[in-house]
Parts: sequence; C-alpha cells; structure tokens
Amino acid sequence: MESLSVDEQQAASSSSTSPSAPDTRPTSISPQKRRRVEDSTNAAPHASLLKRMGGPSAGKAGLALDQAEINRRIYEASKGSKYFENERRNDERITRKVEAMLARMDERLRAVPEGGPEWLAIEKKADALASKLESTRDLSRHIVHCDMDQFYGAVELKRDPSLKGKAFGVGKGVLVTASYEARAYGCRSGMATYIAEALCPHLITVPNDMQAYVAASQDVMSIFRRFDSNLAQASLDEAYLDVTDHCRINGVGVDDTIAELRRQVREETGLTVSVGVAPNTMLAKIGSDKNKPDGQFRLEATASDCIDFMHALPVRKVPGVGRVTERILQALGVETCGDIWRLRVRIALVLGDGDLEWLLRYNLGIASSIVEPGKREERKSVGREHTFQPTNDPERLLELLRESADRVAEDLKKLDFVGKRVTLTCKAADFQRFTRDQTQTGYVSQADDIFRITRTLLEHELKIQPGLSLRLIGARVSTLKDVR
DNA sequence: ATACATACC
DNA sequence: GACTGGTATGTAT
Repeated sequence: MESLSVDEQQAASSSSTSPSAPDTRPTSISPQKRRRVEDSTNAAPHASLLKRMGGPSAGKAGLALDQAEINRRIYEASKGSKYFENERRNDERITRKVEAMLARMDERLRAVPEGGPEWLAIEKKADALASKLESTRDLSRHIVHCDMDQFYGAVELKRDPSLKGKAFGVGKGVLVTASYEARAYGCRSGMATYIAEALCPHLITVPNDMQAYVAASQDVMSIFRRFDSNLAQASLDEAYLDVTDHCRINGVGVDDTIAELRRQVREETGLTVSVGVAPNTMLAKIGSDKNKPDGQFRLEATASDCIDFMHALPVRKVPGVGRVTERILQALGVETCGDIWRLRVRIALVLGDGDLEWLLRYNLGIASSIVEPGKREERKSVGREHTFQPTNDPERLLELLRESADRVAEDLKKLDFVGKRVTLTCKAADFQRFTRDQTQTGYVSQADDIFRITRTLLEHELKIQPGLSLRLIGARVSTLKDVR
C-alpha cells in the first residue's frame, strides 16, 4: 500500500511562519540514565562507530577507495586518541538510546497489535495529518538553492592555479574543505589534517584565508541579487532565491534564468555554482546536490513529482537529519523518505505525533516556500571560543577566558547588541564539552562584565573539579537587545 | 532558568 | 600524538 490517499489538490499559499531555510527535524528520544559500560578498547569496532569515525560528511560518491576501506583507515589512524575515545563514548550513548527506543517499541507494539482497532485509529489519524499537510502544499513559486562548488578550494585555485588537478585541502589542524581529487581518497571537510594525510599521502594543505572567502562571497551574492534582491543568504557559499517574479517580469523561463545566473557567476568570478529549483526550500536544497558540480536541476512543480522525488531519498539527505537522527530512524526501519509512509503508525507509536508530522513532510516533500533575508533583530547570540594546548593552570585559563571575553565584547560593540545571558563554554582535555551560564538582571556588553561573570563560573568549576584540564574556552552572550 | 544535544557550513 | 569555530534550536529538568 504505497500510494497516498492524499488529495492532489493544492494552491492555498503557505500561511506558515516557518523560516526560509528548512531547519526543523524530528526530535530525538530522551537520554537514558543507565551507567556507562566499561572500556571495550580491544573489542572489534561497532559498525556504527566505524561509520561515525568516517565523519559527518562521509558517504559521498566518486571515491578512489571503497567507503568501507576509508572508514577502516580512518579508524586505524585515529584509534587511541582522546578524540577517538570521546567519539566512542558518544557512539555508545547513542547506541543505548537506540536500544531503549527499540525496547519501548516492542512494548508499544505488544500493546497495540498491528491491524487492531487502536492501530487502525492511529493510521487514520496519520492519514488525516497527511491530508492536512497536503492542503498546505504551495507549488506556485520557483524556489532556488544556489550552492557554490567546493567554494574555499575554488577561491584558492583561483589564487594558485598550480593546484589544479591536485589533491589539496584547505585548513590547518582540521580541513575546512577538500578538493574533488582529495575527496576521491576520502578526505573530507571537518577531518583532521593528519587523518587526511594518512588517506592521501600526497595531499597538499593550504592555510585558510577567511578574508578572501568573504570577499568572493560578496561578489557572488551581488550577482545572485540581480535575480532576487530579497535573497536569503544561508552561509558564505549558499543562498536561497525566489526567482518567480524575475522570470515573469522578464518573460524568461526558469531553466534559462538559472543558466544565465550560472553563466554570469562563471564569467564574472571564475567560480562555478550548482543550482536546484523546486517549489520549496527543502526540495531546492536537495536538488542543488543532484548535478554537482557546475550543474542545475529542476523539479517539476506537481505534488506527485515532489512525492516521487522524496521516495527513494535516504532520510540522511534531508536538511536537518544528522547522523544521530539517521541512526534512530534506521533502527525503526526508516532508510528512505518513502519508508516513512509505510511505517507511519510505528513512527507515531514510538516517536509521537510531533515527529510524525515532520517526517510526513519529508515523505510528501512539503516545506516552506518563503524566502526572506535573515533579519538583524533575529540574531540570538554572539560568542567566541578557541582551542589551545590543554592546560590545567588556572592563571593561564583565566588569561584565555579574558581573550574570549574581549572578543565577544568587540563583536557586540561592532554589532550594537547588548545581552542578558552570559555563557561559559568549556571543552575538557578529554573532549567532553560543558557550558555554564547565568542570566543577569540587567543588560551587559562590556568586556570586564563578560569576563567577571564567566570567570566566576569558571572558578566555581575549578573548585568542584580540581585539576580540571581544558582544551577550549569560550564566552557567549545571548538574550540580546538591539541598541542600534 | 540552566544544561546539554543535535545540526549546519 | 594529532580532530575547528559560530550560531540556532530542541529537549529535559
């Protein structure tokens, strides 16, 4: 029973107040408070850990080595490091969470036998929810997601053409991007450089130059703005546009419009961009990946095209579904967005109605069709953090905290914000992170105030955890007020 | 109000 | 031996 009993009708412009970028995800189940199992360093690696060590962006196509072999090499290279141990702990925690969820599923499935009256009632409710969602589908806009190809790497290539055709990465301790040649060896953004070098011994690494990327980004965004002056910039190298009006006013089809946008970017900046066009932001974003690099993809604006497009799509490809959510869904039997429909009753039983709603949106390919620039007053926090050689010297830690506090105050001043809540962020030498915060009675923005508050929080931690060694310290101010 | 987890680039 | 930084948001308590 794969076909949807949902009306194919639509129109009704989305009245949703959701933000322009797809950003919501099913919530995860509550953490369990069971005791951590003891060291199992010598045991064979759990499949999920092997995969986890492959990194969050592992699993893309075009590899010189088999992904399983890459994961094995990454595992070998990182085994025993503090980072690795922390990943192992986190992986165990998720494994326990998934086990607890499966136990709960067994229990619920016993209480609500498949095909029984209660089961059928839940199914009916899920179908009604799907119909309701279907009635909000907006197919009237040409929503565009532009994603620059290998952006930092492309900027570096422009600067140093001798890198062309070579395996190189940008970044120092950690790669922020890898060239397509390096990706073929399994090198990925977010990967430690020493791991990348283990996978690809001839890897060239170049330091990153944010200034250059910001400048290139501004050039590209100003070209995008010719097609939608109201675009939503999602990052330095990504933007959402609504080109419906541009196409109508100029009497140009959307495919030609996008070809023209790509041509202007290529000619004026020497960079290439991949583009997805679809009726909403989620579909456009997934689409921009379809013909990468230097390609464009358009999804036909009909409900059945949207549903078919999502059907075979692995849930992990949906923006907002990360590796933890992927594991939870996998345990339920949900690998693709098509599986969501088949397993809707199980999902409702185990995860609840709220999560079912988001998952049904993925299944149906329904999301916001509203593109608007991020508003300044929507800024939620301003923070700084940095990593250093682990130390337990309290004087040194306070010095480092002072630096973060100074930089946050600088940023707040530049941005004209003051805030009420002050957060201390720490990462211990073993990579475990924690935060401590305090809400003030009045607004703060001065370096001295931010330092004084975070220092008190840090000193308290040092008192209750004597000898605490840290590798990262940061300060953040939130609950902001605009004073511009 | 606080702490922490997840996600994105 | 070695694995970033900045921001948003959801959940639990």
